Amino acid sequence: MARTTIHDIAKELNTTAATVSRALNDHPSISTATKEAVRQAALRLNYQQNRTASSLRLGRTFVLGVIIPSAEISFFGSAVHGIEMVAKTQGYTVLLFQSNETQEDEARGVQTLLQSNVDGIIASIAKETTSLDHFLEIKRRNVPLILFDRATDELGVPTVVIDDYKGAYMATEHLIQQGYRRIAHISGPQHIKIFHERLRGYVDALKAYNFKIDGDLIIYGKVSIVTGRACAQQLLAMPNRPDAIFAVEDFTALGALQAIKESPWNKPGQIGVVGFANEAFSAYITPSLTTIDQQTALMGQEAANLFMDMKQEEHDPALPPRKIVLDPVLVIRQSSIRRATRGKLTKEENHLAPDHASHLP
Amino acid sequence: MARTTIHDIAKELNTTAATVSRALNDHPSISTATKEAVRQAALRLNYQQNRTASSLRLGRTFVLGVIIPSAEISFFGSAVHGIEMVAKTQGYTVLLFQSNETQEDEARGVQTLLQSNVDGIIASIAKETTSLDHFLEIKRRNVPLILFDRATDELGVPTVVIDDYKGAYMATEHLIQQGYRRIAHISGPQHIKIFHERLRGYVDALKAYNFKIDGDLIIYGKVSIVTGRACAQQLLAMPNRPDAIFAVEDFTALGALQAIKESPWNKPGQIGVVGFANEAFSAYITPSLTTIDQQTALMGQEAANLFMDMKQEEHDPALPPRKIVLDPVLVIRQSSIRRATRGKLTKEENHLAPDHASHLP
DNA sequence: ATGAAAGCGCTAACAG
DNA sequence: CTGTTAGCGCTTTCAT
Repeated sequence: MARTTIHDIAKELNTTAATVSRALNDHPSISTATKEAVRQAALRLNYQQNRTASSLRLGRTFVLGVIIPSAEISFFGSAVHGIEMVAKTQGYTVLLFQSNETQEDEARGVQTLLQSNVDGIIASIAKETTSLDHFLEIKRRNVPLILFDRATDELGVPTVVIDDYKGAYMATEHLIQQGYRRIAHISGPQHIKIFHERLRGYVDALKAYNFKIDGDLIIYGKVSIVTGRACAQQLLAMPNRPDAIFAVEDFTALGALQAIKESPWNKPGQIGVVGFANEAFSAYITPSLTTIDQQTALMGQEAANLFMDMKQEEHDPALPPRKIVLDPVLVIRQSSIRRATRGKLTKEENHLAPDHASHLP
Repeated sequence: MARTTIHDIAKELNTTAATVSRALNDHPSISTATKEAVRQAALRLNYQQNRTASSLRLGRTFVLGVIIPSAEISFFGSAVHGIEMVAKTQGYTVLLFQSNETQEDEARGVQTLLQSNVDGIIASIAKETTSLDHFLEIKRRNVPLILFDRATDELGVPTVVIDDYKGAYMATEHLIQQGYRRIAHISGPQHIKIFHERLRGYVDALKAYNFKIDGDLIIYGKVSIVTGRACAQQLLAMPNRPDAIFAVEDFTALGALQAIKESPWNKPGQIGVVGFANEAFSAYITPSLTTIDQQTALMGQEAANLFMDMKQEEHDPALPPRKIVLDPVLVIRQSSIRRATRGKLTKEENHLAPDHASHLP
C-alpha cells in the first residue's frame, strides 16, 4: 500500500539507503554491478522518486513557475507550450498560474510559486497591474525572474519580447504597398508599452512614405472586439473616411471587420485591415485577417532558455540584464489585399499621395 | 540572504518552532497574544512558508495535477480555468501538463505528477492513447483520478462529460426544424466514444422525425479542418446532395463551411451547418457557426469538485464511481438558419419527408 | 565501493 | 498553553 522508498530497496538488497540513492543518481563511485541490481529492484518494486523529499534536501525543486494573464488567449497557450518544450529537455516541470489580468491574482500567484520553492519564474504582466512590488519580492529572494511579451525594463530582469515597433511598421508599410492611401490606426492605452510602440511604428512607416500624419485617423480603444467595432464605425462615419485600418491587435481588428461588413464599403478590398498577434481565429474568419505573427512558441522557448542560462552563469548584477527581441512576421491574408492594386510604391514615388488621399471613394 | 524559517521567528520571540508553527496554522491551543506576536514577527522577517517541507511532513502537497491534450485548444483552456477556480478556494494549486495528444507524453506526465506527490490528478485522454496502463498506476497508488470530456468507464474512476448523444440529437433536431431534409453527418473515428455517441444522437433524431437513415450521408473523417473540407466536398458532389451537414466538431464544421463557400450552393441558408464544441472562433467566422456548447468551465469546476469530494468521503470502492453528465447547450448562429423556412415540423407531421428529400435543390 | 549519521523545514504526538 | 522530540524521504559529508 505505502509507496516504496529507497529504504525498501536497500532492505531488499541488504544494503543501505545511501547506496541506493547514489546508484539511482548514477554516482561515479558505485560499482556497475550494484547500480544494475538497484535499478532492477527499483523497477520490480515500482519505485518512484519522492521529489518532495529530494527537493527539501537539495533546496531546489526543478519546477518552473509560469504566470500568464489567461490560458484562453491562444497566444499564451502556445507560449507556455514553448516554455514546456525547453523545460522538459532539462528535467523541469512547469507550474502554471493565471492572473486573470488582475494584479491581485498575479501577486497571489507570485506568493504561491515562491512558497512552492520554484526554481524560477517566467511571467507576462497582467493588464491591470500597476505596482510591481510582488515582482520585486521575487528578485529579493534571488529567484530568477524572466518576463515575456508584457514586459518592463523597470525591474531590471531579462526579457523576451517581439519588436512591436517593427511589426507595426511592417503592417502599415504593407497597407501602403497594397495601394491604400488613408490608413487609420486603432490603438490601445498608451501607458502600456507595446501599444505605444505600435503607434510609433505606424507613424514612422507613414512618414517614411511621405504621408502626412492625420491625428483624426488615430483613435484609442480599450482593446476588445466591442471597442474595435465602435472605433471603426467612428472612422467610417468621418467625411474623410480612411480606406484602411491597422488595428492594435486581432480582437480589435475583428471588431473593425464586423463594422466594415455592416457598412456600405463592404466589398472585398475596399477597406483594408491588418491586425496584430496572429490569434488562432484570424485564419478562419471571413475575410481572413492579415496580421503580425509574434512567434509565440519561440518566445516561450527563448524565455525558458534565458532561465536556463541564469542558472548556469552567475550573471554579474552590475551588467544590464539580457534582452531578447524577436522579429515579427507579416502574415498576409485576405483582409488587406486590394483588388485593383495601383502597383508597388516606393518611398520616393509618393510625394503626391497625401493630397490624393482626401478624395478616395 | 537565506530565507527565514520558523526557527528564526522562534529565536526572535524566545519561543520554539513548534509554537510558531501552531500559531501560523491557527491552532486552537495557542493564545491570541502569541499568535499575534508570531504574525507580527513573520511579517517583519518576511517569512514565507516552505511548502516543500510542509508537504514532506504532511504527506500531501495541496497540488492538483491536470493533464490536457493541448492548451492551445480553447476548450481545454477554459476547462483548466474552471478547475483553477475551485482549486483556489480550497487552497490547491494546479500543476499543468500537456500530452500533445500522444500516449508517450501522457504517460510521462502521469509519472512526473506522481513523483511530485500531487494530491490528485484530473485528466482528459489524448487522442492517440490506446493503452490505459499509466492511468491504472495512478489508481494503484491510491491517488484520486478524475477524467473529464475525453473519458472512459474502463478505469472505474469518476468522470464528468457532457451528454454527447443529446447534443448531437439537439443539433440534428435543430436542422430538421429549420426545414432541412437531407442532413448529412461528418463523423470521426468510432473507437472514440464521444464520436460514436454523437453519431447515435444524429441517427436517433432523424428516426424520431421519421427520416430514413441514408448511409451515404454519413461519412467518417479524421476530425480536422482539412478532412472536414474534403468530406463536405465529397458530400456536395453526390447526385443526391445533402442540404445540411452536422459535423462532429467545430474544426470539421469549419472545413465544411469552406467547401460550401467554394461550391455553387453558397448562398446563405442554402446548406445548413452545425458543429460541436463552441470553439472560440465559431462566433467570429462567416457565417458564424451554430454549434453545441460543452460548458467547459463548468466541466472543469465539476471535475475539481469531484476531487474535493473524493478527499472527503472515503468512497466505498465497491460502489460504482460517480459520473456527472452535463447538459449540452445549442448555440444558434447564422450557419444553420434557413432563409425560407418551411415552418416548424413536429415528429408526427413528417411521414412524407423521406420521399421529398430526394429531389431537393 | 559502501555505510553511518546528520539535516533540509516543518508538524504532530506526547508531556508537562 | 507551550516545549521536547521524532521523523517525513532523500542526499551528502565523513568514515571505513
